[in-house]
Amino acid sequence: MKYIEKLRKSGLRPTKQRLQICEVLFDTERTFHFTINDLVKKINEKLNHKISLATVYNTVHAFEKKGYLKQIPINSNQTYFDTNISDHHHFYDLKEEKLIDLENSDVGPINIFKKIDGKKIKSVEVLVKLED
Amino acid sequence: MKYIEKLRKSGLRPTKQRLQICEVLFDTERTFHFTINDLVKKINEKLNHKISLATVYNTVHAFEKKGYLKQIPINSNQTYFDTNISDHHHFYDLKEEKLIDLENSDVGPINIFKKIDGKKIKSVEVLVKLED
DNA sequence: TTACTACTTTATAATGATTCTAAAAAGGTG
DNA sequence: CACCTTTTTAGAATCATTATAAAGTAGTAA
Repeated sequence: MKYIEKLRKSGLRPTKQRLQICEVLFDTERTFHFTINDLVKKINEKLNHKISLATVYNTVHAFEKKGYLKQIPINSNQTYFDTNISDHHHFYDLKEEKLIDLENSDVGPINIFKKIDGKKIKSVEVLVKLED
Repeated sequence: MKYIEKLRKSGLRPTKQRLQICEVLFDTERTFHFTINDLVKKINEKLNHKISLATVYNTVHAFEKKGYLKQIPINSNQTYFDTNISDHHHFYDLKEEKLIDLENSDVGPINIFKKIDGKKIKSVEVLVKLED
């Protein structure tokens, strides 16, 4: 399994559940956005048994902390995650309530002129809301 | 009262509760960020009686819909609102869990090159995460 | 003023995502 | 295998937010 090493390197034990979740998240052509609820559905479709909801939460948070997933800052009752961890931004279609990737080349360079003493910029995220 | 007209113009009846919430939100030198919980505390400090939690939620949502408040897109268990409705962005200090305004002049122009058929850009919001 | 209607407030219950708990299971190492 | 630590798990708990439905209030027109 290609994910065993990846997990070990991060200090995460490659358990059955984590490996299966890796397959659902990362064995795809395209990256995608998901909520925990979406992910549980995907897992149930792919596997013939369930992974405990608590484990899904634990795993997603562990993966996020290790940088394998990104949270998307958006106001919603559910938290959205992204398997695309490259530096990029999002459209949010307000009507369809759907996120669309904005590749880095779709957005001009962003310059932040203000500085806060003792703080470093960790990330810059742009959310472009769309209406009809 | 200066808010009576404002509310009437928006099609919102100027009720006692709405006017009092207006005073807490808009009778200030500076704009500020808040959660519903923060707002309830401010109301309780300023007034000697309480406004029902449901009313605070209703009012904040009504004001947001009318454009007197903006939601700040950020991942948090609580929803953050901003009394600064001008076009501007935010720093988010991850350690302190605090939002800091980025005035428009603090951020260079943002160019979005991608277009989605039939959709218009409603807003462009930048969240700059800070770490130590 | 009064009567009427629509809108608003309110306490409380319901919802639903997320987190917590603590016991059972599994991974890693000697 | 034996041991210890990490992980999984079901279920309970938490907590922000929304829904409900009854009582109150604003606006209006006679």
